[in-house]
Amino acid sequence: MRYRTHTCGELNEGHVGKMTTLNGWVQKRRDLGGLIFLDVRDRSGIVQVVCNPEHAPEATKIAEKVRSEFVLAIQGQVVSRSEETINKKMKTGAIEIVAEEVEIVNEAKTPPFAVEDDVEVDETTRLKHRYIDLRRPMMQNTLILRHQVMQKVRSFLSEEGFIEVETPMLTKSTPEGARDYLVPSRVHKGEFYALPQSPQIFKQLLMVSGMERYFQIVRCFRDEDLRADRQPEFTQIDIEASFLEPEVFLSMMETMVADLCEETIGHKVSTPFERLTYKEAMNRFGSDRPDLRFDMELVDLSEMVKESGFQVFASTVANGGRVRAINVKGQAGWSRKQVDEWGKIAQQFGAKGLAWLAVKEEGTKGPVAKFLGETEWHDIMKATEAETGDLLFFIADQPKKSAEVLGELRVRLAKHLDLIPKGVFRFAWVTEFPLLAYDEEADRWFAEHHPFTSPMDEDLPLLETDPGSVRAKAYDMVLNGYELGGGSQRIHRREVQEAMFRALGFTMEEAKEEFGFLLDAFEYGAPPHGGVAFGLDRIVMLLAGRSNLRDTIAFPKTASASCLLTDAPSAVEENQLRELHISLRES
RNA sequence: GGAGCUGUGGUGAAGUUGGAGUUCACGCCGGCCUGUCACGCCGGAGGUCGCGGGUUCGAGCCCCGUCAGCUCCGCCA
Repeated sequence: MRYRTHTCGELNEGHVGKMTTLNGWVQKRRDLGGLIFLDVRDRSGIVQVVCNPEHAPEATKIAEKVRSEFVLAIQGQVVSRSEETINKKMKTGAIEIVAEEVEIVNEAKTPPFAVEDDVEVDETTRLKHRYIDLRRPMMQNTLILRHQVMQKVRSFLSEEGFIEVETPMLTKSTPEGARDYLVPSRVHKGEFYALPQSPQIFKQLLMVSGMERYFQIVRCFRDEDLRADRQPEFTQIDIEASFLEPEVFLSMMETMVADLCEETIGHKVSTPFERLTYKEAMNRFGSDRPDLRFDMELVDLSEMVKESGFQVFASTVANGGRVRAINVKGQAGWSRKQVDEWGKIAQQFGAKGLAWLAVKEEGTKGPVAKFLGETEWHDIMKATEAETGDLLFFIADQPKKSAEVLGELRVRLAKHLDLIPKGVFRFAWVTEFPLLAYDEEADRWFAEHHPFTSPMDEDLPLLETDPGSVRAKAYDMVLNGYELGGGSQRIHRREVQEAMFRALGFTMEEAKEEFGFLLDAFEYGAPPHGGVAFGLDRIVMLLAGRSNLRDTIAFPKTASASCLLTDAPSAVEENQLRELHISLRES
């Protein structure tokens, strides 16, 4: 066969008169009886080839046998089309290739679905035949975008003096965090490696090693249940730096991400990014990854309703809870059934109930209405900026719960009511995360991020007295309601680390047992350092305007973590198990 | 672990009150067709209605179970 001199998509009027050889797949054959048109596709695009029985009888004869997705080699001349046959919908529509020779390089079975962007096919079929699915231009473009993002990140970070260092895939299982994927050791009977959830400890070790600036585009694994934006194996852009002012570091990361947006999808992003403290994000949006593309902010009514005749409100506030509301503009006309639907959704998120008020011309409707006094009602109207025609939703619960439930409702309502503007990218940093979270079940404090995250200096004394209120030098980059990445400044001073472990209920000796080698390493001169990890898949998903992580990954897993293409996971031979000293249990 | 939705020729759908595997579009196969690009026209083939059980004289349709996919809760940072 002949190999290409040009790609299909690059051809234009500038090539008219030239001989060309193309390789590609048959997108479509149109046989007019005499003339045969072939749309030939490669990664770059589609071009029309015309086979004329008078001009090239041999080639036309072969073209008759051609079917969709056959692989062809075509030799011919680029000619401009006559005015009336120009196809303005095609990038290459002003020209066509007059075939001299057509070679069927490989035949193809009829594909299970058409290789076109807008075909609706069940995802099972797409995943089973992923190699065909990936022929679709949209899928190819997403993978190309992904490649570009990786390229830009690599060049940006290299430019800033970061070194890409690989860290082990076979590593040690750690008790904290997500469930590990385990790999049995053949050599060490009864022992297991874990696949990394992230290279966290290694990148800090590299700081102790004096690498100063490290990054890695690295696969990470977490054996937890999947979501549309969560895969069991995913890719992180992992970054860590020593001797770098946190502010300088954050600004560097902003620039990287803003440049990415502009250089890949041409979307200009202004820096510096908006900043919100965790507290502000929770109070205003009920989320630590707020979607800032629309309003409908949460309003705290606790003070106004603490003496309310509506017992649920009054007693919630009396017990340290909060009463919050959102104003669903212009939806007072909803039926009881519609409102109840949202009550069910609120309950799904753990709310005890959803109180509501519809502000109508004839008066206020809703189960809460009759309990509210005149002043109370006036205050609420003012605080929520409610007008006639608005619908108010209330959640009364513990402070965090009431915010989170309403935050979820806020996002879902906005989607439902189509309030989210398209093509908008609202980046922000969320800062001052809580350092610790209390686990009721275990009856102890856990590190919210990880145990090496530095507390804020001014909160250090609180570590002994009020651990729950200690803020961390931790930050998340958020975009449109998604967490793009998160990081922190790490503890590098021994006395702070000891205070941290005391708060977690460990002695230094116990901590060493748990986190051994990192703490050992820290005793040999750890520099001040901090870093961040971005979710590459999510970045690509958002840049590509997709709502599903699978579309950004060449060979993704289904919701039950299996691969429909390879049929993984699967049973293995008994002798494989024997070598690994494994016997399967009944339950 | 739980909830919801979906499952019908290769693909996407429709399928009435439970009455013959019925229908539509695309695709596929054959024939005709020299300017199509959603080519057109004529003809044809193609089915374990996801799977198993039950109710019934009779099930794509009703009931129970189960599997798979998707979305969500729990889980996960």
